[in-house]
Amino acid sequence: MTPLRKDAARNFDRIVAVARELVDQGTPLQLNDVARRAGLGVGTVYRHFATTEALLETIATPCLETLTAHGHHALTADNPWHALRTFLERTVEAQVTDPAMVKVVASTTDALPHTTELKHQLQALGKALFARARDAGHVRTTVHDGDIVPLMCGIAYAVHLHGHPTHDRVTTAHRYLDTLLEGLHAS
Amino acid sequence: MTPLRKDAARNFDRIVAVARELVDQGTPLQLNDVARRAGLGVGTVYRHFATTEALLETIATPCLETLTAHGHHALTADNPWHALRTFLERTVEAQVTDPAMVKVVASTTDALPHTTELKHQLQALGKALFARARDAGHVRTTVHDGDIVPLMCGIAYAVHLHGHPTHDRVTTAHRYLDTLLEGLHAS
DNA sequence: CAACAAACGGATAGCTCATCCGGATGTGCT
DNA sequence: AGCACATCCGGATGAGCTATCCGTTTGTTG
Repeated sequence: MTPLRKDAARNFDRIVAVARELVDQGTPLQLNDVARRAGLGVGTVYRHFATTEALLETIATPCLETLTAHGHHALTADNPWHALRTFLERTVEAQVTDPAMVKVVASTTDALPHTTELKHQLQALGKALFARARDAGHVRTTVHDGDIVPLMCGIAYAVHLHGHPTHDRVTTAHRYLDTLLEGLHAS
Repeated sequence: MTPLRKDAARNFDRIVAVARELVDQGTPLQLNDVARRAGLGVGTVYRHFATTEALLETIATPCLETLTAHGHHALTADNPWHALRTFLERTVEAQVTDPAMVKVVASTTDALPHTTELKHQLQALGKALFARARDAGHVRTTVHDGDIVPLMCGIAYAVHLHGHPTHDRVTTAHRYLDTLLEGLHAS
């Protein structure tokens, strides 16, 4: 794949910057709108991102990468239960803090192959960390390993229903997660 | 308010029937679409239901009423913990079974006053049943009473992410709820 | 400084939502 | 029954958004 032309790269960055701003302030992402705000033609935006979702995924990628990196690291940690716990904490924090993460992690339609790969990794990490904690006898066996990621999304969703400012959301998310973990933990 | 004219009542029922069917089979609710399928003009539909949400709320009302009725009944039950538990079970079951319930209970925008009232009742019932269980010493005190309904919505949401058929969804929902309740329950 | 590929821009077609009002229809009164 | 009025119907229509297409402009390479 030949490198991008200079102007194309500049426009790409502009689009991402504008989109990041819009997402952060909760404005719904509309490609025509992004184009106008970035001072670009609609065609330009659509060439870089075939769909709103593709743009959203690009926005969320850095955060997703950080999260999966942490997950891989957690796999080698000493205490399996603690490793699972912090991984889940990071996961909900990310979703509650960044509106893009919620939509990307929850969405089933895949726009960008790279992001899809990351999502699968995240799912796999959830399963693996869970399995490790379970095999160490730290976890109730009624729960399935595939339940982990959906449950995190559920918590994030529940927090968003409250509609409070970011900081409160993190607190609430921790409270929800703590309750769930208490139920998860082998007594 | 004067009673509806005979034709108006008939059309109202047709619209509701068509909408119910669409919602049940997962088709997105679109008023123009409903009009076409009901063999009515668009204007007719819009006169009865100013917005998609209003129609959705009408669809969900019976289920909501059943749920709040059960909640009121549970308030007088012997065992506060058991009362809370079954109320929450009914709540998630309703949301997982009926697509309309999810959207209505979760939505913050209020279209119909009656439904809004019911939603507030549901919220209040969650709080009251929780408080009763807590005062009886059955519940960990880290959880807030306002967390109850959002958490139920979160579970319903998590279940829907799995995308499985109705019966499996109920099973999954129970598993999630059990885990959460385990964490809620005073040890 | 060509000459070519790559990228741009915005007019525009397609689609859904929601409104508006001339015409049709049910209802009550005589 | 027949009339008059309020109520209700229907669909043409405009506004708003998405996404495409292609003539024009710009960067790059030798």
